[in-house]
Amino acid sequence: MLSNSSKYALKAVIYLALHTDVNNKMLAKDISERINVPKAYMAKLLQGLAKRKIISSAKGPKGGFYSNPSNKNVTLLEVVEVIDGEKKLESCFLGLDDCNEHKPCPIHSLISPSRSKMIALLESTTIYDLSKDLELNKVFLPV
Amino acid sequence: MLSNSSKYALKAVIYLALHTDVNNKMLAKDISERINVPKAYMAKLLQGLAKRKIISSAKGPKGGFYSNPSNKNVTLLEVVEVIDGEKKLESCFLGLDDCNEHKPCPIHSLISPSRSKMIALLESTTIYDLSKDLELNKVFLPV
DNA sequence: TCTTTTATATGATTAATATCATGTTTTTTC
DNA sequence: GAAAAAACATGATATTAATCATATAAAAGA
Repeated sequence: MLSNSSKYALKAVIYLALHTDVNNKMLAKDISERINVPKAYMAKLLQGLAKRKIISSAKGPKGGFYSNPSNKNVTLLEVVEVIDGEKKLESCFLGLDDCNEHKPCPIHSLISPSRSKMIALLESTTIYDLSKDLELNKVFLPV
Repeated sequence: MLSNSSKYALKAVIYLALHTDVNNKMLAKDISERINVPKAYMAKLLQGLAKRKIISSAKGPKGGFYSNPSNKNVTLLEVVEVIDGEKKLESCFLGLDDCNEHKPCPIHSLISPSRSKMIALLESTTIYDLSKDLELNKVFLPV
């Protein structure tokens, strides 16, 4: 449903929210090992996420990647859209450009309600929300 | 959300259900033009769909592709799974192998209900159901 | 200021999708 | 039967996504 890149990005962003802050940064290499993602690819993804302010970074000794309070307010949908683009989840199931609510394709009208619900949840849930669930052991993160 | 191949396949299968039967077959070339899909690629996809009994075909003069009654009972999910594989829509949002209902990742528990609903609809809707909606003008197919 | 450590920028390679092309087989019709 | 019309099978090419590699720039600490 998502690209590998988006999956990796989500894992990394969640991991950083749980385990880092401005005083506890983490190297790309270490992040990649912890969440089981190829090292060089992880580094490239992290750089892109930092450039778009999804996470934070600092160069040099004592540098690394980390999550600050404003990063934690990013929504899950924003992370996916930064990587996979705006329309990855919302585009017409048949790939029709002129399919919409007023002129729906047969599959659109079928699945639109449940898909919209799913996207709305991704849009209304922040990294902070997720990390709180994790801290309360309501869910697991077997990265 | 789906691959191009799956989108093309769905369009073709729906189109055939609406416009063909054993006495009115259609050439790969003509199908590709009607639903706006590259000719050679469409031909290859149609051959794969015919081999897996999603549609029907006949060689030689007066031959072509068509939809018979049993083809119309195929579900939308079956079409997608034949092309994109079983797990395209159902796999964990974070790509975790050991994420499941009992040990859910934080995103799984968030979106699982709405996503399952969507998949259940695709699984319970047949090509025949869709073509009836189209004939009743409940929906459109602006291929 | 120099060295070390880190992210950054950029590009190269590999793998997977998507697309194109063509010879082979089957079936119809004459 | 022979010729033509179609799908079928197979492989080639192109494009995109995933992965790897490395030189550059910035920051810290000695």
